[in-house]
Amino acid sequence: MKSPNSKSPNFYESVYAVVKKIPKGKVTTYGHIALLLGNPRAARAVGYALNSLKKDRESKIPWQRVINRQGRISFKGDTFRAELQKKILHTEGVFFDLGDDQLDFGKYGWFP
DNA sequence: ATCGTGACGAACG
DNA sequence: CCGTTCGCCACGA
Repeated sequence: MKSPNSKSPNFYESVYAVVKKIPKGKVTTYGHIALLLGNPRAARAVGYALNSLKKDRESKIPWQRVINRQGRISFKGDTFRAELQKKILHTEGVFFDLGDDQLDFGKYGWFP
């Protein structure tokens, strides 16, 4: 066994696992992922985990399906990344057509 | 081990 | 309504 006594799996892996479960055409929020992990307050940590994704990993994990509670992309300064995310979601059939770059959670939201 | 940081969220004025 | 502040959690140096 590699790690017989690893009591808690890396938070990152848990986040990735949940993100992978998000069906195409749907999106969820950082806070909800944290909630699924059992830490509704760990939204920041979730964002931190996705930020730690490497390029190689990005192609395996649908990070673009995770947005903030406001129904929009929340990047701080990486506008380039934000535009990319928006573009990918557009390809998957998700549109920010509520105005002001907001999307309708009632239509695209995935909150199991 | 302590400090600072960050793709958040909710509350406050 | 808007902008701002505080709290939350995990990770790296």
